[in-house]
Amino acid sequence: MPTTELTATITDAEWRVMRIVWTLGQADSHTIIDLLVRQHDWKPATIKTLIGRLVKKGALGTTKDGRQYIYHPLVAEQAAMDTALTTELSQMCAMCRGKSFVHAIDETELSQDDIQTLISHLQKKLTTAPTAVSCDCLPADYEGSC
Amino acid sequence: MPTTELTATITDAEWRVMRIVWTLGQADSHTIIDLLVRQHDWKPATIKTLIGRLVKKGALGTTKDGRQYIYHPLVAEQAAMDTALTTELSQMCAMCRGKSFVHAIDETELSQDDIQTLISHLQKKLTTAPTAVSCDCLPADYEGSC
DNA sequence: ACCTATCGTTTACAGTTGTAAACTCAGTTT
DNA sequence: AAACTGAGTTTACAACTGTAAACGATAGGT
Repeated sequence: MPTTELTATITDAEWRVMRIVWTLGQADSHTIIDLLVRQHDWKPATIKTLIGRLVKKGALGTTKDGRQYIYHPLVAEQAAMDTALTTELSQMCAMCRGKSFVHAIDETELSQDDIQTLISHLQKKLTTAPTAVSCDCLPADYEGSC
Repeated sequence: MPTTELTATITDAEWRVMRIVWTLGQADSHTIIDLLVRQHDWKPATIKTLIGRLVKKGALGTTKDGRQYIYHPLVAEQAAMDTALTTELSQMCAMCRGKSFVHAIDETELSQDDIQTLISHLQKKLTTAPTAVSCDCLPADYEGSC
């Protein structure tokens, strides 16, 4: 059960590797390489490098299995996704985040259950929501701060 | 009115510069540097570099004003945010995106208006939503594909 | 007309990322 | 036992990023 808190970030290319291992639960390098060679134009050597980096940064753990390793995630997928998304959002203007959510939700396929969960969370949130969220792009004390 | 479609991406550090210019509408380098030196521990030279890179990659435009330049955005803030967010999402497992939205929305301060817009978009979306969204982390033809 | 304060440009440099070949070592095959 | 094969490790290398100093030109003051 992966729950480690990661210091280093998982890069875009590494993310592809993690998705394989997350989905399979665990996998040997042959499996990972085989699947990724089919999805991308990557050479096996490239994937080996990515696996190595993920092990080094603590995102993947290993178990010896005879001559080779079985890799398994040391971070939970949902947690990694949540962190990535909120990190991305945190660097954007607070005032504009709502509109970006609208755009993202319009563009994303969501299940009925997810939509219902979102609606109920939003309805609850509405009861304590501010009338407006102000822009936080300038220092608080700036004269014309939005 | 900025509407250019950007090929290059805006990096994290550059994003800070853009937010200043987006918010002010336009600004000379003195203003940008002044504000960012206060927000971060950056040296003026660092900010000059970032401005230069943003101009080169077409995110900022310039107008000569005597000896100096006035910088203005060539890309719209909301569009840049929307792109950044959907790009981030597109690299994550389709099945898990809904849960990440829930988490992100829980963590983000939203205005009443934004929440209401989100709810109404979601309600509309619900009418055509699938029962479930399946994992897209493995090649479609993979034996145990989720 | 000369000096100086700027503003923008050039150069710098280490760390990260994408991409991949080369190498090493331990089992497996003949 | 010698050769081979495949897994993991090392090395490579260019582009991109974060961070910043140095430099060159030019508008303004004296």
